[in-house]
Amino acid sequence: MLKLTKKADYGLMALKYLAEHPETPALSAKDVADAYGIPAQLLAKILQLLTRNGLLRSHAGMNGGYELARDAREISAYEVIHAIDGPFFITSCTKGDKNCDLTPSCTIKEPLARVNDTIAGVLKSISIQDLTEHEQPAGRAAEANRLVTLTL
Amino acid sequence: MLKLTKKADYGLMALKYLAEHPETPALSAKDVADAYGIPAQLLAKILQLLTRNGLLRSHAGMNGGYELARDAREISAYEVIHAIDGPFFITSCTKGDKNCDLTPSCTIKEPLARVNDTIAGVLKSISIQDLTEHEQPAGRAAEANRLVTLTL
DNA sequence: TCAGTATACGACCGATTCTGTCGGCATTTC
DNA sequence: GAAATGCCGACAGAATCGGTCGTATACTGA
Ligand code: FES
Ligand code: FES
Repeated sequence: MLKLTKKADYGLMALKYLAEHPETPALSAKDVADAYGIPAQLLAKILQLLTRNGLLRSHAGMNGGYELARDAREISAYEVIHAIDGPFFITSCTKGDKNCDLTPSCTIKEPLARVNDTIAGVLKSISIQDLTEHEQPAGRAAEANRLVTLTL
Repeated sequence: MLKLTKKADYGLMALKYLAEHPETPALSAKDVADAYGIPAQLLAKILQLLTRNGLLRSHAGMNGGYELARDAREISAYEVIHAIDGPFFITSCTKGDKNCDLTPSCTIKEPLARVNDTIAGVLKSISIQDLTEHEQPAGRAAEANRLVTLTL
């Protein structure tokens, strides 16, 4: 139900962790997994996915591991989710095409597609960098407000 | 993966259908199910859920059925989803409390909560009425643009 | 060259969630 | 009282997700 998978969650955590350790040449999957108590092998597969999709650079061998392929500012949450979980659709008929058996009768597909785009836009506007700036001791005022246009 | 369940989908379709037939006193679950080719019993349960949550009024007996409890303008997509699928959380740790075993280590929960609120806001700003106004023959200009604030 | 560390990738299975069905009961109309 | 309808819980089949394993491959450094 409109929920991130744990894999995507893990992926975001890992990217954030990498973004917070820019000095280190590379961090292994195990390093990150241990830092958060995530199953190491599972995280490894996730990082591999992110590598395949160009979000990370990998390096095998001793002292190998992963590093961000781009600046943390240039990687959006949307890309991460997309790389891990595949195409982003909130409607249950996942394909933009017409694989849904009730495509002819379903009348909410089109309006919901707009909502889909809006949410995707929100996720696209969030970078890994943004995730690292979540500190907010008390009533701080320096927040970044953005406006997202919802077109119906 | 950030996807509506079919139940929520069906629910939205049904509400839209009801909104489009305001003159009829009440439509039975079967009527709506037949109109869209949805399993009738499943839709019945969904409509019961919506009734329980005050979005619909039901009426048993012959010529009974369901009708909107409020104006279509006053029912948001958020309410529908919430009534059918329960609390809305995009993070995999569903509870706002601390039922997630890795709550102490997870560092993205808080920033993602903001994203969650933003998306909820988008859904709250969409009414059933909006779903019925999806016609847009070509390059029409009379669109409703709304601004949603995303606070990070 | 060889051992050790690390990524890459596919197969697989248990757990969870979702979808849909069934059966029985209550309420209203005719 | 019969028919139509809503109400509700239980359940089974299906799909998805989470996590593990085994093995192959690549790189490093001694
Ligand atoms: S659910 Fe598939 S087209 Fe609407
Ligand atoms: S996944 Fe549960 S706290 Fe982040």
